[in-house]
Amino acid sequence: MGRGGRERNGQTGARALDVAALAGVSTATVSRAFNAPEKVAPEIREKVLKAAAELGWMPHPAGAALASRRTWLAGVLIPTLDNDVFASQVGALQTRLSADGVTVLIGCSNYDADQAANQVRTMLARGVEALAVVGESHRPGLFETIAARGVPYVVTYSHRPGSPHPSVGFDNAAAFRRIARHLLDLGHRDFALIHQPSIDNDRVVARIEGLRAALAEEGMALRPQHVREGPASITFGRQSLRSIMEAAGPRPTAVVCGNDALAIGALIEARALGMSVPEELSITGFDDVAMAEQTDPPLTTMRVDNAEIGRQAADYLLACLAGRPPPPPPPLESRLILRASTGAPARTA
Amino acid sequence: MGRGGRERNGQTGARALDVAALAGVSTATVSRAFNAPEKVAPEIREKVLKAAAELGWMPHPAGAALASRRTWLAGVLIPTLDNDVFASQVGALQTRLSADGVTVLIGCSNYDADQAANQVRTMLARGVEALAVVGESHRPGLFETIAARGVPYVVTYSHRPGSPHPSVGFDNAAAFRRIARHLLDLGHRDFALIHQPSIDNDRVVARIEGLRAALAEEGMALRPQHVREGPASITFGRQSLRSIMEAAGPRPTAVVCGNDALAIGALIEARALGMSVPEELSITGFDDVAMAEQTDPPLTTMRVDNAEIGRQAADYLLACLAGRPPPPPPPLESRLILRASTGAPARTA
DNA sequence: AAGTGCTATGTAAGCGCTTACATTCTGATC
DNA sequence: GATCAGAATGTAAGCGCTTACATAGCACTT
Repeated sequence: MGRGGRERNGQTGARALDVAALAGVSTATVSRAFNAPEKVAPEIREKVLKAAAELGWMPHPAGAALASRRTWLAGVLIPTLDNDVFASQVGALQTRLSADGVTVLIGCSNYDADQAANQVRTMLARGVEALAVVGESHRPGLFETIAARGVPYVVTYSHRPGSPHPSVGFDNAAAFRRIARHLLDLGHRDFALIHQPSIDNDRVVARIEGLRAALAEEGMALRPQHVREGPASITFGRQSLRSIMEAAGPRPTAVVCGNDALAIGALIEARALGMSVPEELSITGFDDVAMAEQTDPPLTTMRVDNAEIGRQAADYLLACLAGRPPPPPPPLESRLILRASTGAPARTA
Repeated sequence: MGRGGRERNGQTGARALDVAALAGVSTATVSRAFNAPEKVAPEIREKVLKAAAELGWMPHPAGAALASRRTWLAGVLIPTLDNDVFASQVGALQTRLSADGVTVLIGCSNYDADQAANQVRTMLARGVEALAVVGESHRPGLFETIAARGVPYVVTYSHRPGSPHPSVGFDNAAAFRRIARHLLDLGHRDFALIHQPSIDNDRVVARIEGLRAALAEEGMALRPQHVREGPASITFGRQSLRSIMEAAGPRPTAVVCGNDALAIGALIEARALGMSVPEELSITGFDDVAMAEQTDPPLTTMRVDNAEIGRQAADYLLACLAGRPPPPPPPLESRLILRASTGAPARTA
């Protein structure tokens, strides 16, 4: 793009010195009137503010940042905004940070590790003072780069026991183990799994492992033809359920889905195939989106408070910025919401 | 929050001068090696890069911004990220701007005009060089403030004929007129409207006006008991449909909804009330979310390419930043997607 | 009347970088 | 061999602000 050089930069041309002159004070007082009003006598403050308004002046960000060594900028790196889950995290994070005067800079990786690294580099080059990053499977050295600049960061969405990073999120493996437990307790012995792409996505990997581990404890395993990986869409959920049901061999009685969109797709397709849920087939989702309680039957799913992740991440970073030693955040609770899409399998009933 | 003062700012402590010394060149060459590599002899560039890597140095954003008068920051103001529509706009905007090295700063107004004004003020104070703002009904002077700083901006989501602002969006009034036309052509004469809060929301106001105007042309009007305003949720859609159907007087045969969530709610409630769609009741949405084609019956709705809004807004701002006189963007097309939730009313059939 | 402790303001030294301009050097041209 | 254009590098002047420190002014004490 045009590297512009010394082009018009937007300031009205007025500087602190001009405001100072107009108000009959020094630049120090002008600065104080804006940044520490309580240190300036009310009437002088008035004069300064009026002068500034008259000239349309506002402290120049770069000058202020250079002199104060504060940018009041924080960054958030997420895979994409096209997913409610991340959008609401960012929304909550932004709201919280903004209350403390910190503005949020956003970077999307599109689930690509190189893009993630680039976005982080760019955000650092823009002067972020803190960073929230989704997941911990990133290019080696990414977190070191961040830390080397003295920028506090927090990992979101995963809370893997033993992770070296401060993280705000829930234990994905445990959450899926919980889902498996629920289905096992109902008597299911044949499972299928429909999940989103797992590459560079530690959350998804952890979920799959949680499920497999729970099954393994019962001496069970997923048949390869009963595992589908693809885009986290309703459409892929439908396709997947169909191909699972058309596969040779015994049919599963329970389909575990990586998120609600996939589960809703599976639900729709089950109906299209004439299968009754949960009598013939149990289906579970993950996230508990608004639609989940409106489906027919309503969807059994795992509720995760994404906004809370954003809020806690913001609080953690804010504490770091304030120089307060922040306590390591505990894992968030995810809660199994039992609705009507799961039940005992017909054969064992 | 802690106003920190001269605290550790994250830089490793190394400055351009240190890198220059280590590489045996001047600071000018260091700067050029990073910002205009083609102007530096390859071997010297190598030396500089190696020295920088060794010291963990990277140009300090504030110093660079101050000297170059470029921040490479752009801002986007939206009501909330909790709405797919805005989230995908921001996503697309970010992707496009990031390709040109511009980082996106985000501000949410939560549909509140004061917060909107504050967020814009803050983003200006952080040095944004361009701004995308949803809608044009804002505190008086907001756009003047932006323009006074010489910051190019663009309004998104509305494309009101006669608006003084450059805008990227579609004509909301025309879009709803189009929906009304469709239903009128099918023979409907009794309409209901379920819509989201209209305060400070010119898009919603325009849509309502478009519908009313289309009806007025046929000498028709909405009965007050057939108009419901509230949160844009499935739940409110359900509640609203029920109260409309329970209201005294003749029932409407067509329910126009402000977005798909409301329409999906209405659809669900219609089914719960035992009404068949579209035989007894036609329902329309707006946005064409993924779920819209999966409902039963699939939803007739208006498709708007929100990502395209983000892309075009980004392109417009980029052109401004490059100093190229940007052409006034034409209105985007919205397209009526005819599905099975609308049909001829029973009475007139 | 001199001393004391505040508070409000001013002075001036940078913050770390970019870039216009000056300088040096190279190789080609006359 | 002198001249010159052009490329690569260096010099140094800011960019606009904040803030440590110095100073002045004031209301009290003693």
